This record gives sequence, structure tokens and C-alpha cells, in this order.
Amino acid sequence: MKTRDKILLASLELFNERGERNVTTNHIAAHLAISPGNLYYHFRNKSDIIYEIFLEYEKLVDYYLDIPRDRPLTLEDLTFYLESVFDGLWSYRFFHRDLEYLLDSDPRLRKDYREFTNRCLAAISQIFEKMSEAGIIEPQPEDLRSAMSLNVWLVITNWMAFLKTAHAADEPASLSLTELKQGIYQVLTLEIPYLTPGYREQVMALREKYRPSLPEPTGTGV
Amino acid sequence: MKTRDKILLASLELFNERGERNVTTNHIAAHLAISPGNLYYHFRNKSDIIYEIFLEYEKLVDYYLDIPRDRPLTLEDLTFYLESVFDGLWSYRFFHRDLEYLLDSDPRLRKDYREFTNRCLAAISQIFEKMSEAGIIEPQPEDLRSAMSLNVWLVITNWMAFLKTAHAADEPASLSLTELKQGIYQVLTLEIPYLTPGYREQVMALREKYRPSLPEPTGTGV
DNA sequence: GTATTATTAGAGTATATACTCTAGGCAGTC
DNA sequence: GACTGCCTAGAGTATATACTCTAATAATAC
Repeated sequence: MKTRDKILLASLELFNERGERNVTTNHIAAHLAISPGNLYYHFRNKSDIIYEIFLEYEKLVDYYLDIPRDRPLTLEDLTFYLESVFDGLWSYRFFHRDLEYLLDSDPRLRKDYREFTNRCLAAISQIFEKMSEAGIIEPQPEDLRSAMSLNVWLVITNWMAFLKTAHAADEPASLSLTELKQGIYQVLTLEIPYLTPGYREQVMALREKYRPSLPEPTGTGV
Repeated sequence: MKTRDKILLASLELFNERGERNVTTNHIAAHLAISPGNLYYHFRNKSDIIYEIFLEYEKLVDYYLDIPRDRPLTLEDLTFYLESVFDGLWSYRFFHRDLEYLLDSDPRLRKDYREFTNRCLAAISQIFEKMSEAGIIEPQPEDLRSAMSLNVWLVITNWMAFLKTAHAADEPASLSLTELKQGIYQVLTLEIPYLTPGYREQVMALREKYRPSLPEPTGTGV
């Protein structure tokens, strides 16, 4: 593997583990046992590394959220979208953690991320539309659909942050992909009232699969 | 005003404006035209300052979310809760921005914040319960109510972060309290399907007041 | 007034961080 | 073997950051 790619991979790994704020370029170089000079030969600065990682993330999600135009949506599609999006979120989980700071320090990233958000919102909205065409949910006015899409987006992108704050610091391996996917339970909660009688039970069963195991997802602990 | 209080106030102001990460103790001291030594006479470290600000925030929200036990809830109550919570969010907006980092660097804060979250979730849940008692929304099973409360919490606490990312960097005074309160529109969106026929119109009218003025709240801009 | 305590200034420090610069190695090519 | 272009090492730097230390000043108590 090329040094350049190794740097991207190691950065992503360290960022995810410790948070971008706690990972310096020197850490990354040390982790790879290469010199800082070497790292800076491949990337102009830290922002550039982050930007390239974002491009990967963007590509991945765009790929997942490619909605078929030629056929109606199925429940399997819905499951796939949800699972995929949370997988992506997990793989690039450092990103949403320090989002504001990252966007403030890189105008390119800010612009791209804004467009990315808009694409995601449009995709979510489209999924709703096709779900109603498929008779899974009741049709909704445009208005409501876009407000709901936004709520879905808010829940998805912030579920992880919530989980982290809900955890006690000393809990080992304090966040797992399984836990993260309980976010799907939360997203499906948003859709419950709109389900058609024909699909209600199936979706509720799907939702049940992601129900948090603890009585309270926040884990009062004390 | 005592120096100690001035430090807290200036810190909050600077944190809100520039983000905690971009504000050093030296900045705070300089802003107040006092010496770093003076600042450290009053606070052991930066974490202590943040912790005390959190205590204020906590106190404020706890005060707002004190649910009356002796009488049913009205729509005015609901409006008050929503307005107040977003006011609080606005006044201490730096806090949710760097939340994860802050919690990671101060175990005290982590513990307190977790309990705070649980109290808020309980309050939201209670509001739902009392709203159904008052006949504003249909009664819901405990299960659904707590999942919905969590969604409300996610939307509320992350609405601001979303707004900031949706903004272009160069927009002047890039975030206003008015805009922030469009979050109320999003929260009320969550409740629409559960409204009773008797209250539906009133709540929808209330929601309408907070509707974003732009066609798309994300402001494609380009 | 004097003693005591609370506050303040301001220079200073250890450490970290992002990033630079120079010198050189290594692979291929003629 | 020498030239070229890509890659790498590693020492080094300017700046920032959180925080300390000492001495002086104001406030208060008696």
C-alpha cells in the first residue's frame, strides 16, 4: 500500500478512536513509523488529510443513497438504506464529532458538506416519496415530507453523539456498531404514525430488531 | 461585579462567539484586561470555568422544565417550554458544540451532564404525558413516549449545529435567535400525527409561526 | 496605624503543535 | 556509472497554550 493511502487510513483510524482534536500530524506519523517530513510530502496540511477523508465518506454515502428510479421501493431497500447509512456513520464517526470546527477551518469542506447535506436530505425525502408510492406509508404533503426528512437527518447524524454522552467514561470499548444501530429504532419511531395498515406490522417487527436492550437507552447507571 | 463573575461572563461570551476550542485562558484574560495570574487566582483551570458555566446552564433549564403537578398543561405551557429551552440553548450555545470533548476532559461534567440529560428526557416524557391528559395529543404507550422524547431531545439539541453547517461561512451574523427558534417548527412536526382533532388546528397554527422563511431551511444559496 | 487577608500584575515556563528544510536514498533509464 | 524523479528521514522552528511564581497592591479587621 502506498504511503499516501496509509496516511489516510491511519488518520481515519486515529481520528475515530481519539477524536480529531486529540490527534496531531506528529501522532499520525509516529503511528505509521514514518517521519513528519514524509507526511508533509504527501499532504500540505492536516486540513487536506481531513478533506480527502471527507471525499471518501461522501462518495460512500452517495453510493448508498442512490435511489432506483425504475422500480418501487421495498422494505428490504429501506433496511438497506438504514443499515448502510449507519455503517457509513460508524466508519467515519470522527467527522460529525468535530464538524463545526472542521467546517470553520476549511471553506472547501464547508461548501462541499453543505451540498452533501442537501443531497442527503433530498434522498431521504425521495425515499419517503417512494415509500408512499409503494404503499408503505401514507402519502404526505411536500411540506411535511421535507420537515420530516430534516428530522430524520437530525436523528441519524446525532444519534452517535448522544450515545457517547450517555455512556459513562469508564465503560470499556464504550461504543459498538450494534449500539449505534439502535439509532434505526429511533428513526423508525418517526415513521410509525404514517405506516399504512398493510405494512404496519412488518415495519414494527423490523423496528423491534433494533430496540435497545437496556430498559433506558441512556443507561442511568447510578 | 466581582472579577470571578466577570470571568465567567466573558468566557461564556467568547465561547459562544468563537467556540471553546478557539478561546484560550489568555484570550479571556486579555478580553477583560486582567492578567492570566488573576484569572488563575479565581479558577484552577479552564475546565473549572466550563464546569461552572455548565452549572448555570443546568440550573436555568431545570428551572424552565419544572412541570406543574397540580394542574393540566395548556398550549401556553407548551409554548413556554419550547421557547425557554431554545432560549437556554442559545445562551449557552457553545456547550453543545464541543460537548464530546468537554465531557472527555472532565469526569465531573460527564457525570453531571448524563444526569442532566436524563432529567430532561424525563421532563419531555412528562410533558407528553400531561399533554395527553389535557387532550392535546392522543395517549401513547410508555414505550413509544420514551422513544419520542428521545427524538425530541435529539432534534432540540442538534438543531443549532445543523443550522451552522447549513450556513455559508461568509454570511454575516451567521446565526440568530429567530432562526434558532425554527427548531420549534421541527419539534412540533414530530407531534403532528398525535394531535387530537380538538387541538390540531391550534397547534398547527402555533407551528406555522416558526416556519422557516426560506423555501428550504438549508439555504442552497448557490 | 498595623496586621492580615484577598486580589492583582506580569514576567516566565514547560510542553505541544503544525509545519519546514536539507540531505540523502532508491528505482529506473540511458 | 550517472542522471532523474520520487520518496523519506530527522532535526529544527515559530508560535501557541495552559498554567506558575513572586511580588506588589488594595481591602478589611482590630
